[in-house]
Amino acid sequence: MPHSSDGPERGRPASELRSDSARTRHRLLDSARTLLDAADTVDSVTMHAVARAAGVGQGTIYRHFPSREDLLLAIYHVDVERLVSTAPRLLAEYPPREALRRWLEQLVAYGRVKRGLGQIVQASTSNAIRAQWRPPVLNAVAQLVNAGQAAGDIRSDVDAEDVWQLFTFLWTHDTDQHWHARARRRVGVVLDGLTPTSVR
Amino acid sequence: MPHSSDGPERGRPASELRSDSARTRHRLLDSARTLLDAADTVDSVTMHAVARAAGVGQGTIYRHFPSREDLLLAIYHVDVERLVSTAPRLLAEYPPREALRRWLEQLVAYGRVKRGLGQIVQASTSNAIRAQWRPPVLNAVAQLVNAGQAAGDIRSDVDAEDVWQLFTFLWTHDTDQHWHARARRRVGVVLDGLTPTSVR
DNA sequence: ACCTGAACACCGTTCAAGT
DNA sequence: ACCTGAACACCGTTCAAGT
Repeated sequence: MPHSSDGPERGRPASELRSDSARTRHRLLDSARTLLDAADTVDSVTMHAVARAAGVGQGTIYRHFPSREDLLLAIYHVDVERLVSTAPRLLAEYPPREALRRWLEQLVAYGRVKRGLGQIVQASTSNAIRAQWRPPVLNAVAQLVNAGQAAGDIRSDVDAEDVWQLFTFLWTHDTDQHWHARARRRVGVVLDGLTPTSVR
Repeated sequence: MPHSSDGPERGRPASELRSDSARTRHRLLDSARTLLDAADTVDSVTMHAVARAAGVGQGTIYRHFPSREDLLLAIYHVDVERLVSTAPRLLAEYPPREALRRWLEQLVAYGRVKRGLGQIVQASTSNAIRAQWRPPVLNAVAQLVNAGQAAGDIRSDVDAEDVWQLFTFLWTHDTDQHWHARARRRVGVVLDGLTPTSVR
């Protein structure tokens, strides 16, 4: 039955092969990612479905990921990392305000495409999960905000958490045709609000 | 068992009494409201729990409310109405910008206390449910926005949907101690962003 | 060690049977 | 007509049994 052959065993020394367990883990992540990309709703991708798609038993998933949220975070971990690592790069290339704008532009794209990422960001129930992505992300935001404030580009009475919260709307499901233009405009409005009244 | 007596039958003509069904409906709404006020999470208030608290069978709930979301909306309908009806009143008393600020101040309070309302606003899956609260609410926002734009108080390149979306963050769960001060500050930031650059 | 899959707990919803 | 409560479908998670 659902025990698809994994292809030839390859004629390599055993030492070179990662354990079977690692392969299973990859299979799970791949299957889940594929399902998520195709799914309308994040919720529609069930653990049972992931197990089936990966060709493993239900229990196996939990050997690799303690909970559903852990699986989701594992999938989007790379996206979070990319997002976080972009902040300093942008700051090196652009003035703080423009760096922030470009960083947010990425969020717009991510929020649209990677619906699951939004789900984690918005609704991660477990504190353990929040603790994994929030600090690095808020740290990235803080870098952008601090640089902007040092440059007099961003009002001084807000902090990273304020800024992060203000862009919550980027994670909401938008069925609008012109979502991208609208999102840009909305980002612009909030950015204007973040500008010190002295400037402009 | 759970068949609490409803008190004396009152010596009134039968014509004056609403049908038993109406009483059941009220009991359901009351029980659900009470449970929701006490609950940490909206999800923790299950249909089974509501039925139990109201002293009725599970099926009875669905005779009165076709789905869980319908029940929730029925509960918060009065809040939505109040919110909506406040907009014109505020506009009659205050300049548009101040009216909007005060209207949002109400949202801050509601978003905090009535967690269920936020759940509906943010995550109403069914389009039928969205269709019930969105038009009136967006209409109220439109009144405020239009008045503000007419007065030159609000930038002209945004519409009611933009404004509504920008304040999405008001519905997020905030465990912060100083949430109210923070929410006010954040509202202020967005309001500043909504101000035309010509003014201020 | 790692995996399987039946089973559990739980929740929204339905429906045959009662009054 | 309206209500009851067992039952269904479904999903996250567990665990005894297999290799």
